[in-house]
Amino acid sequence: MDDLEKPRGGRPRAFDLDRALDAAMHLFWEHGYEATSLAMLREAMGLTPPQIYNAFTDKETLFRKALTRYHQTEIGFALEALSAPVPTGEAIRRLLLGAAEAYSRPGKPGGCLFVSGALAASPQAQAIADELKAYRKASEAGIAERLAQGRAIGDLPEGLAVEGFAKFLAGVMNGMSIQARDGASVEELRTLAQTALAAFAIEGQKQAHHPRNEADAGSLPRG
Amino acid sequence: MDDLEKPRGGRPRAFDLDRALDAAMHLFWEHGYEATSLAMLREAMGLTPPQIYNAFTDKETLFRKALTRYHQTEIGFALEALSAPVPTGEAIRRLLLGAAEAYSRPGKPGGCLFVSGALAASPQAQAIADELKAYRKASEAGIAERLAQGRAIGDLPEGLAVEGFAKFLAGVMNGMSIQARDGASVEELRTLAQTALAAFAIEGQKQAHHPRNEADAGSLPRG
DNA sequence: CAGGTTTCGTATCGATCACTATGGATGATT
DNA sequence: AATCATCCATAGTGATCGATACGAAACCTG
Repeated sequence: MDDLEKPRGGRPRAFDLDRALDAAMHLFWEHGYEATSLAMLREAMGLTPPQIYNAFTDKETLFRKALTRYHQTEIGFALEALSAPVPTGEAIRRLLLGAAEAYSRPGKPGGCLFVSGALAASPQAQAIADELKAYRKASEAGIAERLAQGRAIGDLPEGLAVEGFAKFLAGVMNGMSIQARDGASVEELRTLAQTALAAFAIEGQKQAHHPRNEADAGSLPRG
Repeated sequence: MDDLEKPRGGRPRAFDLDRALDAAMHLFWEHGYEATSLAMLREAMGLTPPQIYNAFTDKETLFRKALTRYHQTEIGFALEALSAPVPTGEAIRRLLLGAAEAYSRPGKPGGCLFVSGALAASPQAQAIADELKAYRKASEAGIAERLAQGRAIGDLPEGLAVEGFAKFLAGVMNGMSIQARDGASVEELRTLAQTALAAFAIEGQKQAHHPRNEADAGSLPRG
């Protein structure tokens, strides 16, 4: 995973690290950090407590490694969308529609681990809640950075308040995460995303970037 | 509060029920249902365990009563906005701007208890998570109902998909709740709300209802 | 004042929490 | 084969969880 330790001898590990970490990640994703007990982890990972602690130090470290793995395996769409060589409007569109898909994958917990993991926490788990908040802030900062780039090359209106619009987009994604947890389908999330994308169309995307999406991205949802 | 029990004798209660319930509500609001321990409640409410259990049955009942009290004392803005005799656009505007204020009140936990209370939960607390989900669904249904009324009187475009737009608005409010928990100020939340309100302006609120707000409600945020 | 009823304070219940001590098993190294 | 390092399984650690047993105290009714 992360620490490429060289086992210069000793009994080999009898289970797959990443597979165990995946099981833990899904459990944290579904129930959150504190509500996921070691007994649940033990059963889902198919391991004994000493196996878990020997491999992942403690519950908090296990959770942090699960966060890293989630970031690597589940939400690559975000970085891809924001770094793709496409107009800003298209990048944002990919971001929101990618979230619609990622937050409602069949067989996976609904929503985003960074939101569900510890929105509220006990005082003992405040550090975990802060870390998740940092992930959310980083997402928002990534959006803001992309918007600033777009504005710099004339892709967006000069008067656009980058920070405020980034906060709106991050907020919409957070809202989609909760709607997904409440059972929203990928179609419903896509509709929500496209309604939000309509805010892009107001000030006029004078240069039409992707004609095939204009009709969708620029209108209210219709029955 | 709710059960108007007649104490036909017996030692009188030595504390104020609503004051104790308020303390519990704020604690649940801040830390969520499961992460709030009896020890924390005991200290915040200034009571002993038997006092709490005698007055509120158990932790789950206490939480449900806190939900009712929260609904009554903290988010009256929502019902007021949706039932006010004003155009639909103005009602939605009051709803979102009211949320911006309610989710960032000084001295209160950020965001909405219905979101923070138990977004993720252990299997034992699934009933609580479901109840909070029902509150969120009811909010969305209330918005949809108001939109349907508006469309029926020609206040909204006939082609508008009420359910989809209600889901967008509910999602934005949920997103605002998370942004508030992450420390967003009331101004930032207002900007977020007004950006979302811009989606209303696209299809054209042909009948200008409140001229003094049009400039704000219909534009992207500006620096 | 006596009987009934409810709440009070004190002390604590069993269950579950995250976590670990201990010693045998299994591999690489020499 | 001898040594060493690591992981395995069994069993159990103290702490905290939500919730109570108990008897004294405080009120109303008769």
